[in-house]
Amino acid sequence: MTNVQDIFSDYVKAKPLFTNAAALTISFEPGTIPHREKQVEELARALAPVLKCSRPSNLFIYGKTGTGKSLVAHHVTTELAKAAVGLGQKVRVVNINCKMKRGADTEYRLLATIAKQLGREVPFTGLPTDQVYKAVFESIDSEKQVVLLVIDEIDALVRRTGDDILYNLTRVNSELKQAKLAIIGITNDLGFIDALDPRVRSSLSEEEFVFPPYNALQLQDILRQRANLAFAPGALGPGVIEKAAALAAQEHGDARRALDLLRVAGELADRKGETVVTTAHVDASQDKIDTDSVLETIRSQPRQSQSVLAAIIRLAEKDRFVSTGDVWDVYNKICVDQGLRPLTQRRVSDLIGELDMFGIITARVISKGRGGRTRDIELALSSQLVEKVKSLLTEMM
DNA sequence: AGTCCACAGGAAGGGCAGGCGA
DNA sequence: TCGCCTGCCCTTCCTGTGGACT
Repeated sequence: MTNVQDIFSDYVKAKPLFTNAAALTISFEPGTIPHREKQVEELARALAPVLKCSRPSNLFIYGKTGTGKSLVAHHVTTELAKAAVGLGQKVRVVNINCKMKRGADTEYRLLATIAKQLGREVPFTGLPTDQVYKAVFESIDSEKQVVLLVIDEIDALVRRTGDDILYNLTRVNSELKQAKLAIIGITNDLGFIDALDPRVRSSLSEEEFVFPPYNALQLQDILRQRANLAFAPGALGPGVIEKAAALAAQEHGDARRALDLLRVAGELADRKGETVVTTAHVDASQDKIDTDSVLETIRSQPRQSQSVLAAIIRLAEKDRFVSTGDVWDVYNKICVDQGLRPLTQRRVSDLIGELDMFGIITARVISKGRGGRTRDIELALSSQLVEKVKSLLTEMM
Protein backbone atom coordinates (compact mmCIF):
# COMPACT_ATOMS: atom_id res chain seq x y z
CA MET A 1 0.00 0.00 0.00
CA THR A 2 1.25 3.47 -0.81
CA ASN A 3 2.05 5.59 2.15
CA VAL A 4 0.46 9.02 1.79
CA GLN A 5 3.37 10.57 3.66
CA ASP A 6 5.73 9.11 1.05
CA ILE A 7 3.75 10.78 -1.71
CA PHE A 8 4.02 14.10 0.06
CA SER A 9 7.71 13.79 0.81
CA ASP A 10 8.47 12.66 -2.76
CA TYR A 11 6.55 15.63 -4.02
CA VAL A 12 8.45 18.05 -1.81
CA LYS A 13 11.84 16.48 -2.63
CA ALA A 14 11.25 16.39 -6.40
CA LYS A 15 12.87 19.13 -8.44
CA PRO A 16 10.10 21.55 -9.37
CA LEU A 17 9.05 21.54 -13.03
CA PHE A 18 7.57 24.99 -12.91
CA THR A 19 9.45 28.07 -11.86
CA ASN A 20 6.63 30.43 -12.75
CA ALA A 21 3.51 28.73 -14.10
CA ALA A 22 1.74 32.08 -14.38
CA ALA A 23 3.83 32.85 -17.47
CA LEU A 24 1.71 30.30 -19.35
CA THR A 25 -1.61 31.99 -18.62
CA ILE A 26 -3.31 34.36 -21.02
CA SER A 27 -3.41 37.17 -18.50
CA PHE A 28 0.39 37.18 -18.24
CA GLU A 29 1.92 40.03 -20.14
CA PRO A 30 5.41 39.36 -21.50
CA GLY A 31 7.70 42.33 -22.12
CA THR A 32 7.66 41.77 -25.87
CA ILE A 33 5.07 40.17 -28.10
CA PRO A 34 6.76 37.97 -30.74
CA HIS A 35 5.48 38.23 -34.32
CA ARG A 36 3.23 41.15 -33.53
CA GLU A 37 5.84 43.90 -33.87
CA LYS A 38 4.12 45.36 -36.92
CA GLN A 39 0.69 45.42 -35.27
CA VAL A 40 2.11 46.97 -32.10
CA GLU A 41 3.78 49.68 -34.15
CA GLU A 42 0.70 50.44 -36.25
CA LEU A 43 -1.56 50.58 -33.25
CA ALA A 44 0.88 52.80 -31.39
CA ARG A 45 1.02 55.20 -34.34
CA ALA A 46 -2.77 55.27 -34.55
CA LEU A 47 -3.09 56.08 -30.85
CA ALA A 48 -0.18 58.52 -30.62
CA PRO A 49 -2.35 61.65 -31.20
CA VAL A 50 -3.59 61.09 -27.66
CA LEU A 51 -0.24 62.42 -26.43
CA LYS A 52 -1.00 65.77 -28.03
CA CYS A 53 -4.40 65.66 -26.39
CA SER A 54 -6.30 65.14 -29.60
CA ARG A 55 -8.77 62.38 -30.15
CA PRO A 56 -7.39 59.38 -32.05
CA SER A 57 -9.54 57.54 -34.58
CA ASN A 58 -11.90 54.89 -33.37
CA LEU A 59 -10.21 51.60 -34.13
CA PHE A 60 -11.29 48.14 -34.99
CA ILE A 61 -9.19 45.04 -34.47
CA TYR A 62 -10.07 41.74 -36.13
CA GLY A 63 -8.51 38.35 -35.73
CA LYS A 64 -9.38 34.84 -34.64
CA THR A 65 -9.12 33.62 -31.06
CA GLY A 66 -5.58 33.59 -29.70
CA THR A 67 -4.04 35.86 -32.33
CA GLY A 68 -2.86 38.37 -29.74
CA LYS A 69 -5.51 41.07 -30.29
CA SER A 70 -6.30 41.74 -26.65
CA LEU A 71 -2.68 41.34 -25.60
CA VAL A 72 -1.45 43.89 -28.15
CA ALA A 73 -4.27 46.32 -27.36
CA HIS A 74 -3.57 46.03 -23.65
CA HIS A 75 0.16 46.39 -24.14
CA VAL A 76 -0.07 49.48 -26.34
CA THR A 77 -2.72 51.28 -24.29
CA THR A 78 -0.80 50.63 -21.07
CA GLU A 79 2.41 52.00 -22.59
CA LEU A 80 0.47 54.95 -23.94
CA ALA A 81 -0.93 55.77 -20.52
CA LYS A 82 2.60 55.58 -19.10
CA ALA A 83 3.97 57.92 -21.79
CA ALA A 84 1.11 60.33 -21.14
CA VAL A 85 1.99 60.56 -17.45
CA GLY A 86 5.48 61.76 -18.43
CA LEU A 87 3.93 64.51 -20.54
CA GLY A 88 1.51 65.55 -17.84
CA GLN A 89 -1.50 64.34 -19.83
CA LYS A 90 -4.29 62.23 -18.50
CA VAL A 91 -5.23 59.07 -20.36
CA ARG A 92 -7.70 56.62 -18.90
CA VAL A 93 -8.02 53.14 -20.36
CA VAL A 94 -11.28 51.31 -19.75
CA ASN A 95 -11.18 47.61 -20.59
CA ILE A 96 -14.45 45.78 -21.12
CA ASN A 97 -14.88 42.16 -22.09
CA CYS A 98 -18.37 41.48 -23.41
CA LYS A 99 -18.03 37.71 -23.07
CA MET A 100 -17.79 38.01 -19.29
CA LYS A 101 -21.17 37.16 -17.85
CA ARG A 102 -22.53 39.77 -15.50
CA GLY A 103 -19.94 42.20 -16.79
CA ALA A 104 -21.04 43.65 -20.05
CA ASP A 105 -23.60 41.39 -21.65
CA THR A 106 -26.36 44.01 -21.83
CA GLU A 107 -26.45 47.70 -22.64
CA TYR A 108 -27.14 48.58 -19.04
CA ARG A 109 -24.36 46.43 -17.64
CA LEU A 110 -21.81 47.66 -20.13
CA LEU A 111 -22.56 51.24 -19.16
CA ALA A 112 -22.51 50.38 -15.47
CA THR A 113 -19.13 48.67 -15.90
CA ILE A 114 -17.70 51.66 -17.77
CA ALA A 115 -18.94 54.04 -15.09
CA LYS A 116 -17.48 51.83 -12.39
CA GLN A 117 -14.06 51.67 -14.03
CA LEU A 118 -14.12 55.45 -14.25
CA GLY A 119 -14.66 55.54 -10.52
CA ARG A 120 -18.38 56.07 -10.40
CA GLU A 121 -20.49 53.44 -8.68
CA VAL A 122 -23.69 52.57 -10.51
CA PRO A 123 -25.98 49.83 -9.18
CA PHE A 124 -25.94 46.76 -11.42
CA THR A 125 -29.65 47.06 -11.93
CA GLY A 126 -32.42 49.43 -11.03
CA LEU A 127 -31.71 52.74 -12.73
CA PRO A 128 -33.29 53.94 -15.97
CA THR A 129 -30.86 53.56 -18.87
CA ASP A 130 -30.71 57.28 -19.67
CA GLN A 131 -29.51 57.96 -16.14
CA VAL A 132 -26.69 55.44 -16.58
CA TYR A 133 -25.75 57.10 -19.86
CA LYS A 134 -25.65 60.37 -17.98
CA ALA A 135 -23.42 58.86 -15.28
CA VAL A 136 -20.99 57.55 -17.91
CA PHE A 137 -21.01 60.82 -19.79
CA GLU A 138 -20.35 62.85 -16.67
CA SER A 139 -17.55 60.61 -15.44
CA ILE A 140 -15.82 60.86 -18.84
CA ASP A 141 -16.23 64.62 -19.00
CA SER A 142 -15.33 65.22 -15.37
CA GLU A 143 -11.84 66.43 -16.32
CA LYS A 144 -9.59 67.17 -19.25
CA GLN A 145 -8.61 63.69 -20.34
CA VAL A 146 -8.67 61.15 -23.15
CA VAL A 147 -10.63 58.02 -22.40
CA LEU A 148 -9.81 54.91 -24.44
CA LEU A 149 -12.65 52.46 -24.31
CA VAL A 150 -11.39 49.00 -25.25
CA ILE A 151 -14.36 46.73 -25.94
CA ASP A 152 -13.26 43.12 -26.33
CA GLU A 153 -15.58 40.60 -28.03
CA ILE A 154 -17.70 43.52 -29.19
CA ASP A 155 -19.64 41.20 -31.51
CA ALA A 156 -21.07 39.37 -28.49
CA LEU A 157 -22.47 42.65 -27.19
CA VAL A 158 -24.06 43.65 -30.49
CA ARG A 159 -25.51 40.19 -31.01
CA ARG A 160 -27.25 40.40 -27.68
CA THR A 161 -28.29 44.00 -27.52
CA GLY A 162 -28.14 45.50 -31.01
CA ASP A 163 -25.92 48.32 -32.20
CA ASP A 164 -27.78 51.26 -30.64
CA ILE A 165 -25.32 51.40 -27.80
CA LEU A 166 -22.39 51.74 -30.20
CA TYR A 167 -24.22 54.46 -32.08
CA ASN A 168 -24.77 56.35 -28.84
CA LEU A 169 -21.18 55.92 -27.71
CA THR A 170 -19.71 57.07 -31.02
CA ARG A 171 -21.82 60.21 -30.78
CA VAL A 172 -20.74 61.05 -27.25
CA ASN A 173 -17.69 62.97 -28.51
CA SER A 174 -19.72 65.78 -30.03
CA GLU A 175 -21.22 66.49 -26.62
CA LEU A 176 -18.08 66.26 -24.48
CA LYS A 177 -16.80 69.65 -23.31
CA GLN A 178 -13.29 68.91 -22.08
CA ALA A 179 -12.65 65.17 -22.41
CA LYS A 180 -12.28 63.03 -25.52
CA LEU A 181 -13.38 59.46 -26.09
CA ALA A 182 -12.03 56.88 -28.53
CA ILE A 183 -13.33 53.36 -28.92
CA ILE A 184 -11.20 50.35 -29.71
CA GLY A 185 -13.40 47.46 -30.75
CA ILE A 186 -11.98 43.93 -30.77
CA THR A 187 -13.71 41.01 -32.43
CA ASN A 188 -12.98 37.56 -33.80
CA ASP A 189 -15.99 37.71 -36.10
CA LEU A 190 -14.66 38.90 -39.43
CA GLY A 191 -18.09 39.57 -40.89
CA PHE A 192 -19.18 41.56 -37.89
CA ILE A 193 -18.60 45.08 -39.18
CA ASP A 194 -20.66 44.48 -42.32
CA ALA A 195 -23.70 43.63 -40.23
CA LEU A 196 -23.60 46.97 -38.41
CA ASP A 197 -25.79 49.95 -39.12
CA PRO A 198 -23.90 52.04 -41.74
CA ARG A 199 -23.87 55.11 -39.46
CA VAL A 200 -22.19 53.09 -36.72
CA ARG A 201 -19.85 51.40 -39.15
CA SER A 202 -18.37 54.60 -40.54
CA SER A 203 -17.75 56.26 -37.20
CA LEU A 204 -16.70 53.19 -35.24
CA SER A 205 -14.33 51.77 -37.77
CA GLU A 206 -12.21 54.73 -38.79
CA GLU A 207 -9.13 52.52 -38.85
CA GLU A 208 -8.98 48.75 -39.06
CA PHE A 209 -6.35 46.22 -38.10
CA VAL A 210 -6.35 42.59 -39.04
CA PHE A 211 -4.39 40.09 -36.95
CA PRO A 212 -3.52 37.00 -39.00
CA PRO A 213 -3.35 33.60 -37.29
CA TYR A 214 0.06 32.43 -36.12
CA ASN A 215 1.71 29.59 -38.01
CA ALA A 216 3.36 26.66 -36.24
CA LEU A 217 6.84 28.22 -36.32
CA GLN A 218 5.60 31.47 -34.83
CA LEU A 219 3.75 29.56 -32.14
CA GLN A 220 7.00 27.79 -31.32
CA ASP A 221 8.69 31.14 -30.74
CA ILE A 222 5.87 32.27 -28.49
CA LEU A 223 5.96 29.04 -26.52
CA ARG A 224 9.75 29.18 -26.15
CA GLN A 225 9.59 32.70 -24.81
CA ARG A 226 7.00 31.73 -22.19
CA ALA A 227 8.52 28.33 -21.44
CA ASN A 228 11.82 29.94 -20.54
CA LEU A 229 10.01 31.89 -17.86
CA ALA A 230 7.65 29.15 -16.77
CA PHE A 231 9.72 25.95 -16.62
CA ALA A 232 12.90 24.99 -14.83
CA PRO A 233 15.89 24.42 -17.15
CA GLY A 234 15.74 20.97 -18.75
CA ALA A 235 12.14 20.39 -17.75
CA LEU A 236 10.90 20.20 -21.33
CA GLY A 237 11.69 17.05 -23.26
CA PRO A 238 12.55 17.01 -26.98
CA GLY A 239 9.74 17.94 -29.37
CA VAL A 240 7.36 19.16 -26.69
CA ILE A 241 7.19 22.75 -27.88
CA GLU A 242 7.01 21.66 -31.51
CA LYS A 243 4.14 19.30 -30.75
CA ALA A 244 2.13 21.83 -28.75
CA ALA A 245 2.68 24.42 -31.49
CA ALA A 246 1.65 22.00 -34.23
CA LEU A 247 -1.55 21.00 -32.44
CA ALA A 248 -2.48 24.63 -31.81
CA ALA A 249 -1.64 25.60 -35.39
CA GLN A 250 -4.26 23.10 -36.54
CA GLU A 251 -6.76 25.05 -34.45
CA HIS A 252 -6.41 28.18 -36.61
CA GLY A 253 -3.11 29.27 -35.03
CA ASP A 254 -4.49 29.87 -31.58
CA ALA A 255 -1.74 30.97 -29.18
CA ARG A 256 -4.04 30.68 -26.20
CA ARG A 257 -4.61 27.05 -27.03
CA ALA A 258 -0.86 26.48 -27.45
CA LEU A 259 -0.16 27.96 -24.01
CA ASP A 260 -2.94 25.91 -22.43
CA LEU A 261 -1.58 22.74 -24.01
CA LEU A 262 1.88 23.39 -22.62
CA ARG A 263 0.67 24.41 -19.19
CA VAL A 264 -1.63 21.41 -18.75
CA ALA A 265 1.07 19.07 -20.09
CA GLY A 266 3.36 20.47 -17.39
CA GLU A 267 0.71 20.04 -14.73
CA LEU A 268 0.09 16.43 -15.75
CA ALA A 269 3.80 15.62 -15.55
CA ASP A 270 4.14 17.47 -12.26
CA ARG A 271 1.23 15.60 -10.72
CA LYS A 272 2.81 12.27 -11.62
CA GLY A 273 6.06 13.40 -10.02
CA GLU A 274 7.92 13.25 -13.31
CA THR A 275 10.87 15.52 -13.91
CA VAL A 276 10.54 15.98 -17.66
CA VAL A 277 7.52 16.94 -19.77
CA THR A 278 7.24 14.70 -22.83
CA THR A 279 5.19 14.76 -26.03
CA ALA A 280 2.95 12.09 -24.49
CA HIS A 281 2.01 14.63 -21.85
CA VAL A 282 1.07 17.06 -24.61
CA ASP A 283 -1.26 14.45 -26.14
CA ALA A 284 -2.82 13.77 -22.76
CA SER A 285 -3.11 17.49 -22.23
CA GLN A 286 -5.11 17.88 -25.45
CA ASP A 287 -7.60 15.22 -24.29
CA LYS A 288 -7.87 16.69 -20.84
CA ILE A 289 -8.51 20.24 -22.07
CA ASP A 290 -11.27 19.11 -24.43
CA THR A 291 -12.91 16.85 -21.85
CA ASP A 292 -12.72 19.38 -19.04
CA SER A 293 -14.20 22.19 -21.06
CA VAL A 294 -17.13 20.07 -22.24
CA LEU A 295 -17.87 18.73 -18.76
CA GLU A 296 -17.57 22.18 -17.24
CA THR A 297 -19.95 23.65 -19.81
CA ILE A 298 -22.50 20.94 -19.10
CA ARG A 299 -22.10 21.27 -15.35
CA SER A 300 -22.85 24.98 -15.52
CA GLN A 301 -26.08 24.50 -17.49
CA PRO A 302 -29.48 24.74 -15.81
CA ARG A 303 -31.29 21.45 -15.13
CA GLN A 304 -33.71 22.00 -18.02
CA SER A 305 -30.84 22.19 -20.47
CA GLN A 306 -29.20 19.14 -18.92
CA SER A 307 -32.47 17.24 -19.32
CA VAL A 308 -32.61 18.18 -23.00
CA LEU A 309 -29.07 16.87 -23.42
CA ALA A 310 -29.96 13.68 -21.55
CA ALA A 311 -32.88 13.19 -23.95
CA ILE A 312 -30.60 13.67 -26.96
CA ILE A 313 -28.07 11.16 -25.61
CA ARG A 314 -30.81 8.61 -24.91
CA LEU A 315 -32.15 8.96 -28.47
CA ALA A 316 -28.74 9.02 -30.14
CA GLU A 317 -27.92 5.64 -28.60
CA LYS A 318 -30.87 4.05 -30.36
CA ASP A 319 -31.14 5.92 -33.61
CA ARG A 320 -28.83 7.86 -35.85
CA PHE A 321 -31.47 10.39 -36.83
CA VAL A 322 -32.77 12.51 -33.97
CA SER A 323 -35.33 15.27 -34.57
CA THR A 324 -36.54 18.14 -32.39
CA GLY A 325 -39.91 16.44 -31.95
CA ASP A 326 -38.28 13.20 -30.70
CA VAL A 327 -36.15 15.15 -28.27
CA TRP A 328 -39.18 16.99 -26.94
CA ASP A 329 -41.08 13.74 -26.29
CA VAL A 330 -38.20 12.10 -24.41
CA TYR A 331 -37.43 15.33 -22.61
CA ASN A 332 -41.01 15.45 -21.33
CA LYS A 333 -40.68 11.91 -19.94
CA ILE A 334 -37.42 12.85 -18.23
CA CYS A 335 -39.09 15.91 -16.71
CA VAL A 336 -41.87 13.74 -15.27
CA ASP A 337 -39.28 11.36 -13.77
CA GLN A 338 -37.28 14.24 -12.35
CA GLY A 339 -40.30 16.17 -11.08
CA LEU A 340 -39.43 19.10 -13.33
CA ARG A 341 -42.02 21.31 -14.99
CA PRO A 342 -41.46 20.77 -18.73
CA LEU A 343 -40.77 23.81 -20.90
CA THR A 344 -42.56 24.50 -24.15
CA GLN A 345 -41.30 23.13 -27.44
CA ARG A 346 -40.36 26.66 -28.51
CA ARG A 347 -38.06 27.03 -25.54
CA VAL A 348 -36.59 23.55 -25.93
CA SER A 349 -35.84 24.46 -29.52
CA ASP A 350 -33.76 27.37 -28.25
CA LEU A 351 -31.99 25.14 -25.73
CA ILE A 352 -31.09 22.76 -28.55
CA GLY A 353 -29.67 25.74 -30.38
CA GLU A 354 -27.57 26.63 -27.34
CA LEU A 355 -26.17 23.10 -27.05
CA ASP A 356 -25.25 23.36 -30.72
CA MET A 357 -23.51 26.66 -30.07
CA PHE A 358 -21.47 25.07 -27.27
CA GLY A 359 -20.32 22.41 -29.71
CA ILE A 360 -21.82 19.60 -27.66
CA ILE A 361 -24.18 18.63 -30.45
CA THR A 362 -24.56 19.53 -34.09
CA ALA A 363 -28.05 20.49 -35.17
CA ARG A 364 -28.70 21.00 -38.86
CA VAL A 365 -32.05 22.22 -40.18
CA ILE A 366 -33.31 19.80 -42.80
CA SER A 367 -36.54 19.31 -44.66
CA LYS A 368 -38.13 15.89 -44.98
CA GLY A 369 -40.70 17.06 -47.49
CA ARG A 370 -44.12 16.15 -46.22
CA GLY A 371 -42.38 14.92 -43.13
CA GLY A 372 -41.85 18.57 -42.29
CA ARG A 373 -38.89 20.71 -41.43
CA THR A 374 -36.87 19.82 -38.37
CA ARG A 375 -33.35 19.65 -37.07
CA ASP A 376 -31.12 16.68 -37.59
CA ILE A 377 -29.38 16.41 -34.22
CA GLU A 378 -26.16 14.52 -33.59
CA LEU A 379 -23.81 14.34 -30.64
CA ALA A 380 -20.52 16.04 -31.40
CA LEU A 381 -18.60 14.13 -28.72
CA SER A 382 -16.43 11.04 -28.81
CA SER A 383 -17.98 7.87 -27.39
CA GLN A 384 -15.58 8.01 -24.44
CA LEU A 385 -16.66 11.54 -23.68
CA VAL A 386 -20.33 10.63 -24.03
CA GLU A 387 -19.86 8.05 -21.26
CA LYS A 388 -18.32 10.71 -19.02
CA VAL A 389 -21.16 13.12 -19.82
CA LYS A 390 -23.70 10.42 -19.02
CA SER A 391 -22.25 9.76 -15.58
CA LEU A 392 -22.03 13.49 -14.95
CA LEU A 393 -25.70 13.88 -15.83
CA THR A 394 -26.86 10.98 -13.64
CA GLU A 395 -24.79 12.41 -10.82
CA MET A 396 -26.32 15.86 -11.21
CA MET A 397 -29.94 15.02 -11.97
C1' DA B 1 -48.80 23.61 -59.46
C1' DG B 2 -50.54 23.23 -55.22
C1' DT B 3 -50.75 21.08 -50.69
C1' DC B 4 -49.11 19.96 -46.42
C1' DC B 5 -46.05 18.56 -42.72
C1' DA B 6 -43.26 19.66 -38.60
C1' DC B 7 -41.05 22.35 -37.22
C1' DA B 8 -37.75 27.06 -37.30
C1' DG B 9 -37.53 31.22 -35.47
C1' DG B 10 -39.29 36.27 -34.84
C1' DA B 11 -42.12 39.34 -31.88
C1' DA B 12 -44.50 40.60 -27.96
C1' DG B 13 -45.35 40.33 -23.48
C1' DG B 14 -45.88 38.16 -18.59
C1' DG B 15 -43.85 37.18 -14.20
C1' DC B 16 -40.17 37.27 -11.23
C1' DA B 17 -35.98 38.91 -8.75
C1' DG B 18 -32.72 42.48 -7.71
C1' DG B 19 -32.02 47.07 -6.76
C1' DC B 20 -33.01 52.04 -6.44
C1' DG B 21 -35.07 56.46 -4.32
C1' DA B 22 -38.76 58.52 -1.76
C1' DT C 1 -42.84 49.82 2.36
C1' DC C 2 -43.99 51.19 -2.25
C1' DG C 3 -43.50 52.36 -6.97
C1' DC C 4 -40.41 52.09 -10.52
C1' DC C 5 -36.85 50.21 -13.55
C1' DT C 6 -33.95 46.67 -15.14
C1' DG C 7 -32.46 41.86 -16.86
C1' DC C 8 -33.76 37.20 -17.44
C1' DC C 9 -36.45 33.22 -18.48
C1' DC C 10 -40.20 31.73 -20.40
C1' DT C 11 -44.86 31.36 -22.94
C1' DT C 12 -47.94 32.50 -26.55
C1' DC C 13 -48.86 33.58 -31.02
C1' DC C 14 -47.48 33.98 -35.26
C1' DT C 15 -45.38 33.67 -40.07
C1' DG C 16 -42.07 31.30 -42.91
C1' DT C 17 -40.21 27.31 -45.34
C1' DG C 18 -37.90 22.99 -48.13
C1' DG C 19 -39.28 19.45 -50.38
C1' DA C 20 -42.11 14.93 -50.71
C1' DC C 21 -46.51 13.94 -52.05
C1' DT C 22 -50.91 14.54 -54.84
